[in-house]
Amino acid sequence: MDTLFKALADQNRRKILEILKKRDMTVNEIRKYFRFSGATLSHHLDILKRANLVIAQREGQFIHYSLNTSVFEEVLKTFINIFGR
Amino acid sequence: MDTLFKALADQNRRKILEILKKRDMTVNEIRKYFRFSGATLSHHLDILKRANLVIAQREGQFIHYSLNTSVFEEVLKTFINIFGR
DNA sequence: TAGATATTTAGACAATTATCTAAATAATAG
DNA sequence: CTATTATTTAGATAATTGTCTAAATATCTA
Repeated sequence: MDTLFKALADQNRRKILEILKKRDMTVNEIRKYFRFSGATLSHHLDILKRANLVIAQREGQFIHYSLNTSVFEEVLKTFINIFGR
Repeated sequence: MDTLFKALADQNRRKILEILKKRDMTVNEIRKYFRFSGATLSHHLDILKRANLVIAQREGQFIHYSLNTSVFEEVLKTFINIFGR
């Protein structure tokens, strides 16, 4: 749970998620939306991966990142469960 | 948005929210659930206040903290809007 | 195999954060 | 008015985090 909320607590990481909502992308594609280095992006992606928010799949030279939508359902439930309603 | 997610990104603060879900409490009542100092608790409460997640109301000597439930609805919508579905 | 492209890992650094103790402020009770 | 209780503020410190550059690893192509 901590891993999850900490992953969401960074604006750049939330932006990555929004970007991936449109379509799967490689690291370099994602990178065009940001100013920081590839290493930094890699670090953010790692945090999102650990939080189970994205999935990485290598295809040859490239690694495709996608939203782990199944987890979003769970996240949503957890969220409602903790706080709500 | 950042203020909100950062507020939620700490386990102790989420615990505070869960505690307040049961009923409103004063700082010292909340404090019994934790090991850290009153100053630290005050700091966490401040962060939750800034994130609009709790409301503080002084009654004489005491300050009563309560969940700002109206905001939870908004938070939930925002959450669904960003990530979901 | 060598060179190019894609991505991650390692190590460093500055900014932020969670915590503490001590002191300050607010309100009540004697 | 003074002492007591409730809470916050100030200032310090250690841990965590976001970022960087440089180097390492993985894959493809010539």
